[in-house]
Amino acid sequence: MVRVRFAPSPTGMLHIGGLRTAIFDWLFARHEGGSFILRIEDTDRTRLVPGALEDIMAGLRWAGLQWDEGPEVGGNHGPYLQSERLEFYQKYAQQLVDEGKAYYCYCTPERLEEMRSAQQAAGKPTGYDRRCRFLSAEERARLEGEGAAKVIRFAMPDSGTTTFIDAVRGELSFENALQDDFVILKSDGFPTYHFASVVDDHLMEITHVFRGEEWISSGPKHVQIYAALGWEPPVWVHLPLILGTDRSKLSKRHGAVSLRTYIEEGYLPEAVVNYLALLGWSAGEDRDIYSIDELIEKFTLDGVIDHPAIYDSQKLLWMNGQYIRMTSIDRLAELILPYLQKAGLVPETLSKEQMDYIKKVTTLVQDRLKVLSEAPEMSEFFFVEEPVFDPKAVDKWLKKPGTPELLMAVANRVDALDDWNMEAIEAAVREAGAEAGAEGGKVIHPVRVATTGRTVGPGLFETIETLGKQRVVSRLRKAAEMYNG
RNA sequence: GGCCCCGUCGUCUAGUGGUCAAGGAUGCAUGGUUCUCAGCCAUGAGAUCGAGGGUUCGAAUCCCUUCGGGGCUACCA
Repeated sequence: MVRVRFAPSPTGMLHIGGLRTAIFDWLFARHEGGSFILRIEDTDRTRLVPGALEDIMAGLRWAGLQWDEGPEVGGNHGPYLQSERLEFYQKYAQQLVDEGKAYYCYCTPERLEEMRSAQQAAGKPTGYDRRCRFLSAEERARLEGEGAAKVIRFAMPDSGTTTFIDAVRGELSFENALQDDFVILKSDGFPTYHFASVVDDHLMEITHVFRGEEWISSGPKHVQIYAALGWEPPVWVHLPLILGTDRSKLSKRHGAVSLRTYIEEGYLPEAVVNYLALLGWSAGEDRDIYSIDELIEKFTLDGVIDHPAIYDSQKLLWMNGQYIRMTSIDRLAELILPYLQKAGLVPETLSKEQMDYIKKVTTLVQDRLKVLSEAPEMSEFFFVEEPVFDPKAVDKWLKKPGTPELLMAVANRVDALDDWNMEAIEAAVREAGAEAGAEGGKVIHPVRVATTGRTVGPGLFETIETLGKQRVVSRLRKAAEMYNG
């Protein structure tokens, strides 16, 4: 039974990199018919960010990555917040101390800092000098008597090599002599990441650990903890890093990396999941668009890429446009609605007629949208009493001699229409134009500016049809009067 | 500095000794459709497969060296 976990630290909002890891976790679990577990690694009390946990859970749910075990849903391997699991870490840390595989360290932060500076100054590798590993019983008793703050350090073997298998890169091996006696339990009684994640992955029966490539170098630490505790290690799957355009690890300074931003801008969850699934994984095919079900079906470990990928928001934008075009009008209208409401273009509560109108507008903007948040700007003239005129459009198309007469002619022709449909409207506009000596674009462009205030937008005749006779005729006449002389 | 990972079009990638004078996508350019924009369609530019040596009849694919990029090097994850 495959069991995977996504183990974010609530030290910030859910970001692109974290989501990508969660997607791989989830896809693999679903592909294998296993379980997807959410575990919160809140062991650094100093870096906790209020609201981060909620943001992470909301983001995962938005993306459709529902967890089978974890906060708010429970499970048989809880608790799922590490801050509520201290007894486990303390118990196993104590066991290691008792067995001589770990030891108390009383070194002060100041001493550690001095030691590091000296090592750096001497051009030597930095690392703990293991002073407390060989403390005499008397020294230890003295320090205890003084009530000195202490941590527990893991006693790494000082010779030999530690080897483990990474599912993506194969066998990786490291010299033990170069490893540090790292801290497993901090002086505040909380575990460090290295210890907590190993203990929990074991206790939660995790079979595959997906994590960023930045963890490869701490692999030996984890392997040695498993060995010291006599536990079977999981399969490690180190995911290639996601890089910014400067080729360094993607982070806040690269701009928009929090999922929140993308949700607010109006990206669709399936587009984000699809794009991120392809950042570091490939099905080996000549295609880019995959439904969630297809991703689940095709997701296997051998498709995981072993080199970093630069995050390309332009391709995500393209993909989002693709998904917007694939979305049904009903759903797209629902998705756009909040944006229109926020812009004050439509009321909070809507009649059936108003909703139908929004759907008609939706059909006209669907091909033009790349993100949902563009909808208000793009469709504003459909919802306001008077369009906002673009001065350049006015200068170009309305301030010409004869234009007022042309617009009046079109208004009259359209006003006289009995059947309100695109074909009839097109015929009316073109005929009115032809009679005034304005063929094709010569009539279409001024009419578009008069009715929408701008030069670009959906097809004129469908726009007029959607706008409705009354509004169109009124706008045409007003424009004609405004620029008459 | 030390240790480790990685290196195919700007970007994401396909490619596992011959069908690769390297395919797809994105982005870019041009053309077509059309009332504009977008979309859609077509075409094009764009990678001597980081470089140099080998092995082989034959290498992007195997070996060596080298250069480059990145990660880690905390009582952070």
